[in-house]
Amino acid sequence: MNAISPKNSYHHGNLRASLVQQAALMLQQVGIEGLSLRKLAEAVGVSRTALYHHFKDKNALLCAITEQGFVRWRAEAEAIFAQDNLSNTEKLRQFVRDYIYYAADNPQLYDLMFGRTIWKNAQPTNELKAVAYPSFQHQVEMTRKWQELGVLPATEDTLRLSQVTWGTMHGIARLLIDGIYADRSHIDEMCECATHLFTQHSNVIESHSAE
Amino acid sequence: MNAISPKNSYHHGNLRASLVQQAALMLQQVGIEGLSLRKLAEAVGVSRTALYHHFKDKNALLCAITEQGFVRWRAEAEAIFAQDNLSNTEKLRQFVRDYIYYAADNPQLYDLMFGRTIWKNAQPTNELKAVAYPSFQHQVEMTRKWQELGVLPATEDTLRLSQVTWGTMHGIARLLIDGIYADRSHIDEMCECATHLFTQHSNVIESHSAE
DNA sequence: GCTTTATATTGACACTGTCAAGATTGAGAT
DNA sequence: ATCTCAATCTTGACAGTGTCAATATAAAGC
Repeated sequence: MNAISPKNSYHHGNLRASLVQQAALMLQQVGIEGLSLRKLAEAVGVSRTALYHHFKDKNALLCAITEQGFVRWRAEAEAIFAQDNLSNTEKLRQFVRDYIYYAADNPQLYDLMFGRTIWKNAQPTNELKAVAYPSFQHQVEMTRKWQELGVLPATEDTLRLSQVTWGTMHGIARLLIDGIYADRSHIDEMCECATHLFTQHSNVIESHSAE
Repeated sequence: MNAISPKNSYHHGNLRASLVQQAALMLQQVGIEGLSLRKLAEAVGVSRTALYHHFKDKNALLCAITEQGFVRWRAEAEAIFAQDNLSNTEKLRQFVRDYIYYAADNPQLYDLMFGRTIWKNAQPTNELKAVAYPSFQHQVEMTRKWQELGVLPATEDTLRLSQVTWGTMHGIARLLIDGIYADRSHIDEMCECATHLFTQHSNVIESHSAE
C-alpha cells in the first residue's frame, strides 16, 4: 500500500493514482500527441491494458488529468481575491496576468482544460464536469462583482461580458501556446493592453479615480 | 486531363487538386481526427500511397487545405473594407462579426488555420507561410488604420493592441467552436459587447461622435 | 521507337487504442 | 484456516493509422 512507489507484485496497489501522475508528467513532456497508453503503461511498469480496470478509455484518463488542472487553477484564482493589499482594479489586472501565465506555464494541460480534445471531440466525464462547470461559473460571478465595483462596465450584460473577457484571455493564451504571432516576452504588455480595454469606460465615469 | 472527374486509367490526371478538394470536403464532414489518408485515397479512387508523390506527408496536405482557408478569408475581409456605405466604426463591427461567423461556419478549417495542429505540432510549409503571414500582417495594418481614425484607442501600442483584439476574436471563436460556454445564438451579442470594449475610449475623446 | 521521368501500386513495418479470455491475488464469509 | 468471489493484471488479437521501399505503369522527350 505504499503511496509512492509501486509494490513489485502482481497487483500494483494504487495504479489509478500512479497512472494519472505519470500521465500528467508525460503530457507535460511530450504533449498530447506523444502520450500513448502503451508508453504510459511501460513507464508505470504495468501491462498495456491494466489501465482499463481504472478508466473506461483514454478519454477518461485525460479527464482525470484535466480535473487536477481545474483544481489547481481554482486555488490560484482564489488566492488572488484573498489578497487584501490590492485594489479591485489591480486584482483584475493580476487575474488576467495569472490566467495567461498559468496557460503559458502549462500549455498541454491548458489545452486539455479548454481545448477541443475533451469538450468537442469526446465527452467530459461527470467528475470533470463537476469541477469544470463551477470554474466557468466562477468567471461569471467575478465579472458581476467587478461590474458592481465599477471596474468593468456595468452597462454590458454580465454573461456576454464574461464570455468576451474570458474569450480575450483565452484567445491570448491560445495564440501564445500555439506559437501564433505572440510569444512569452509579450505577455505583460498584452495583459496590460487587455486590462486597459476592459476598464477604459471608467475614464468616462470618474476620470482615473478607479486607479 | 479532365479538371473535375478523374480519368479511370492508371494515371489520375490531376490527383493533387482532387486530393485537396476531397480532403477539404471530408475535413468538413468528419473533422481532423476522422480524416485518414487511406479513406481519402479510397474516396478519390486511388491507392493509399499515391498521395506521397504530391505531398511530402499528411502535414503538407493539411497545409494545402489551410492555404485555401486563408485565401478565402482574405477575400472576405477585404470585401468589408471596400464597402463605401459603412462608417469606420461599423466596418470594425462588421469585421468582428464576419471573423466570428467565418470561424463558426468553418470550424474544422479555422482549427487548421489558427490551431496547434499546424503551427505548433508540425511545421507549416513555405507555401502556407506565404499566405498566412501576410494575413497576420493585415490584422496589424487594420489596427493601425483604426487607431488613426480614432476607432481604436491611439494610446495603445499597435502591435499589442492588434494581438489583444485578434486574441479576443480568436478566443470567442475558439470557445464557440469547441463548444465551451458559448453557442451560436450568442454570437451577435458577444460581437456587440466586444466592439463596445474596443471602442469605449471614444466616449472620452468625442462623445458618441465616432458613430 | 527507345529511354527517361513522373506517377501509381502492392507489401511491409511500427505504432496506436481497445476488446476478449485467461491468470493471479486480496478480501470476506464460513 | 479454507473456500469463494470479485477485483485486478496479463497475454493474444484485431482493426486502424502514417509512411517507407521496391515495383509496375504510362506519359513525355529525344
